[in-house]
Formats: sequence, structure tokens, C-alpha cells
Amino acid sequence: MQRGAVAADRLGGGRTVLGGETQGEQGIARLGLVVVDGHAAVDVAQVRDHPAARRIDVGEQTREGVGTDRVMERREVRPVGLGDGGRDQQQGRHGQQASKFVVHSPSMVVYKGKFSTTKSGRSTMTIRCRFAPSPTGNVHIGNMRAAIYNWLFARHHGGQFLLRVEDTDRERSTPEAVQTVLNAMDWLGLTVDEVPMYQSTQRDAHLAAAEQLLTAGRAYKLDKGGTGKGEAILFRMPGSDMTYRDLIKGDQQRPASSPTMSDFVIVRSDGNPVFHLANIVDDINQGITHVIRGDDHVDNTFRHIALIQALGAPVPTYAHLPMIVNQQGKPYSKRDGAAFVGDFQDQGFLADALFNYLVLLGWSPGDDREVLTRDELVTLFTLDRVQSKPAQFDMKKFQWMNSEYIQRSPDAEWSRRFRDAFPEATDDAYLAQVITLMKPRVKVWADIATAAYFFREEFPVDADAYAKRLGTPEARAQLAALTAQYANLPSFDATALETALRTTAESLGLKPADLIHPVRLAVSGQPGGPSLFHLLETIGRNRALNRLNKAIRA
RNA sequence: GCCCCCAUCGUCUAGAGGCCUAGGACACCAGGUUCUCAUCCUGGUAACACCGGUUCGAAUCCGGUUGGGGGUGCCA
Repeated sequence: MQRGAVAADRLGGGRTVLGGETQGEQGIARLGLVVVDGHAAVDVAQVRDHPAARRIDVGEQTREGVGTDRVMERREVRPVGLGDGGRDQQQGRHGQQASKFVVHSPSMVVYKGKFSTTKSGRSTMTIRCRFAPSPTGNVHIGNMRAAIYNWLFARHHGGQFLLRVEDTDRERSTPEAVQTVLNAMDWLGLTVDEVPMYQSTQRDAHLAAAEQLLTAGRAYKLDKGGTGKGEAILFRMPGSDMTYRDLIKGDQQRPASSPTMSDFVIVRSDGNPVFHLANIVDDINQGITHVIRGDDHVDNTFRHIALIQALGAPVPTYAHLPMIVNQQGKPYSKRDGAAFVGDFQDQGFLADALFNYLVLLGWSPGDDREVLTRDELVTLFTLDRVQSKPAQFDMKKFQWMNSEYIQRSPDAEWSRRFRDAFPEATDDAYLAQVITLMKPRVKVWADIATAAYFFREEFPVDADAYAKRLGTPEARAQLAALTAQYANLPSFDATALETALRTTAESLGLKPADLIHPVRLAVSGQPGGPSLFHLLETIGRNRALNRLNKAIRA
């Protein structure tokens, strides 16, 4: 038995990942297994993405020991392609040494597995992901979710997250449109690890790749469709069946006869490179190891892999995300509501809330947690838990998520928001009291505006409610009786205010509520709001009496 | 048309053959707390698309049906 570093991570649901590097004569191997409630079970899906043991593939597998109370699984596991993206690491190429591991979990369950080792000691592959938006002036939430998943994946694995601006459409790719992308990423805290690449600067590289393919006989010139526009350059597909493993959608395959496997244009007759060519050349040059993008690219992936192979470059790993849809199951668009990152920003939603919600739209940590910090998301995020079906954007749930983040905002943020809304708020102690009263009533920051009566004599008045509670001479007379009591209170505090109101109500033959509502309207103009007596105490005797007297005279 | 993918409460999801009488969250409904609104607490309605097969046992595996979605450009 060999020894090596072992890391344990709790996955939730009673599962723990044990993973680690194991050093043997042949080099370093990685393994991983999952212990469920003390029972060992190799869990390829969970382990594949685990930093301690990625890219593990299943060989033969057996299941045994289905007992009445215990389930034990034993599978043979073969790590594939450690350190090189998996492309050129074929079994048998490096020394493969079968070894056995015996792991003693608390209940003495034994796992035995075979694994091969890589020859090189340099077995850590640095993961490099990218977000490659085409700047159109808006950033759709579906695209942003893809960016978020890329970012999380990179951060989870300690890799790099890059930005590539696919700005070859000169019409739409204005500086402003590019800035919109940058702003959206900045707002959401999607930090990048290298200076952004602008695709328009890579034209020479794209065309050079086309030349290389032409020279190698993998591309040819043709006036496709006999348009008379001249000759375009077409890529010659391999003519054999293709398969690839998608980290989200699983194994994908196309027979050579499939329509997606036919030759396609890579350079237009006007000399401009087509998306497919530009995209993969840039991916190669940026050293992208993992491509995480929308699932409208699944079919393109076969073309991209063929192109990359024809250029002799390593093929990245792919993961395709389903799209975000509306209530009709159609792609979520502007007409379905806020669809662009800027919309959410403009409407005062919190970036962290949108980030959290978007992550949860099609992914879950596997347990019941939903409100998660950035750090927790980085730790928990794995692609194998990403749903492979479209998800509907639920504004109600997002609003709930946003309110959760508002309630958790630090005191300083609350103060800042109030000061922005009310420059009159200069007294820190007073502001703190107001915030205490208003906090549970703020669902979106804009709700702060309803607290105007704490700071100004000019505040919105609900005319209907006012007329209902203070529209009659009797009501104003009753209010006057109470006001007289309030004017003489030794201490203008909540307890005294409440006692005085209740005794006054009793002496007038009224229920407390019959006085409470008119007072509230008189001092705040609103039918609802914080505890009335605390509200009165906070605004103080002078302001309270002034407003009450004004209401009485009206 | 052809190629491909998907299918659990209204919505987001948990679920990897027995822990499922299917769990959580949002939404909704009903109670409670309360001076109103909000918060908060308690409870409730609500789903394995359908039909077959495999198995002692299926939400889970297989096949088919239906339904949805994506792709099918000298767009990206």
C-alpha cells in the first residue's frame, strides 16, 4: 500500500469525499472515493470534479453486498489524463501499476480499486476557463450565469478565469457595448486573472490557422452554393464517428453521417473568419482547458473538436449549460421582465443576490442550503450537480433572495442607503433608531423612501386612508383629546404614549385602534408602518404634536 | 423534415433500486403573535408525464409513447 496526502471534504447528505494524491515509484496518482454514512462507495460523478481527484473515469464496475441494512459498492476506478487534459493520456502509455487501497472508515468498510499512474510528477493541471461574450450592448442573465459558472469552476479548482471579448461584429461591438460587459462583470464581482483578449486583434492568427488547415489538406476552397461571391474556405470534417464527454450532459456522439458532421465554412469568401474558427483558435491561444457555455453549442462542439484536433492542439473539456426560460418554456427574453444584468442593477437589486440566485437556477449544493456566501459557493460548486434541463426564472423567488441579502446587509450599508435617500439624516443615534424600526419592512432598497416622515415634514400621504380615519369632525375631536394628553406627558416614551392612548380611548368609549389609526395617519400619512408608539417616541414630542395639531385643524 | 437533448409539487430543486407515506425553498392558503403594515411562529394544499419491461422491490435501470427544448447559415 502506498501513502499520500488525503483530503476529506464533507459533501452533505452524510457523504464525505476522500481524495488525494498518492505517490508511488511510477509517479503520482489520484484517487477519490465517497464514504456514505461510513460506507465506502466510489462516486465517480462527485469525485470527478473534486480538486483532490479530478478526471476519474470508471472502468469495470461491480456491485455487491446488497444486504438488508447495508449497501456496499465496489468499483474499479481509473484516473485518466491527469495533468494534460486527458487527450494524449491513453491507458498503457505511461506505467500503469495496479495498486490496492484499503481505507478504513469508521465502520471498517473496505474499498479496493485499481488506478494507473502518470509518469510525470507534474500532475497538476491548471484549469483555465473563459467567458467569451459578444458585446451587443446588453448582458443577458443566461450569459451571465454561464460567466458565473465559469468563474466558480475556476475558483473552485484554483484555476484561472479569463475574459475574451468576441468583438468581430464591428457594427454592434461599440466601446459602450464592451463597457457594458465589463460593468456587469465588475458589478457581480467576476474577477479575471489576465487582461481581456479582444478577438478583433486575433484576425491574423485565425487566418494563419486556416492556411495551416489548407496546407494540411484539412480545408479546401469552394464557391459554396455557386453564389458567385467567390471562394470560401471550408473545413473538411474527419468522416468518422465522433464522441465527447460533456461534464453536464454526459457522453455525446454523432455518426459521420450526421448533418452536423458535414464540412463547413471557416473563412468567408470576403476573407473574414467565421465564429467557429475564431473561437477555437482563441481558445487554443488562451490555453483554455474547460469550455463552459450555453447548450446551443452542443452540435458546434463536434466541429470545434474536429478543428482543434486538425490543428494538433489539445482538446479542452466541455460543459454545456441549459438555458434560462420563461413561463412558456421559451428562452427568457426582455419581454419576460428584467433580462439583462443592467436591468437588475438599475432596479436596485443586490449583485450578491443575483449571483446567488443565478447559481441556484440549475444547480444546488445537494442539501437544503440556498442562501450561500461567495466563499461557500466556491467551495461547493461542481459541474456534475448542474441540471441538464432548462430552468425558469422565478422573479418571486429572486425577490425573496434579494430581501434575504438586504436583511443581512451590514449596518454601515443600511446607514449609507438611508443617508443617500435622506441627506437630512445627520444624527447617527436617530438614524439607528429609524433603521431598527424600518428594517423588517424593507424588501428592496427603494422601500426606504417610505420612511420620509422620519426626516421631513413633507412626506407622501395616503389620501384614501387619511379620509377614512380623519375625514370626520368626530375623528378630529377625538384626536384633539389625545393630543391634549400627549402635550402634557412627563416623558414622551413609547410606554407612556401607549398608556395615555389606551386610557384616553377608554374615556372616550373607543377601542385603542380607533385612535391608533388616526394618529398614525396624522404623523406618517401611511396606513401601515412601524409600531406607532415607537414611531412617536422616535420622531419626538415637537414633531408629533405639530403634525397632530395640523391634522386636527384640517 | 432531419439530428440531438430533456422530463419530480405552480416554480427552483433533493433523490444515484429498498432510507420515499417522495424532503427542502419560493409562491399560495389557513391559523397564531400584534396598534397597522411587515417580520416572526405553526399548520396545510401541491409532483415522480404515460405505457410496458427488468427486479422480491423502480421516482431511480431498459424500451416505447407523449410533451417540451436546442440545433439544422459564407450568424454568433
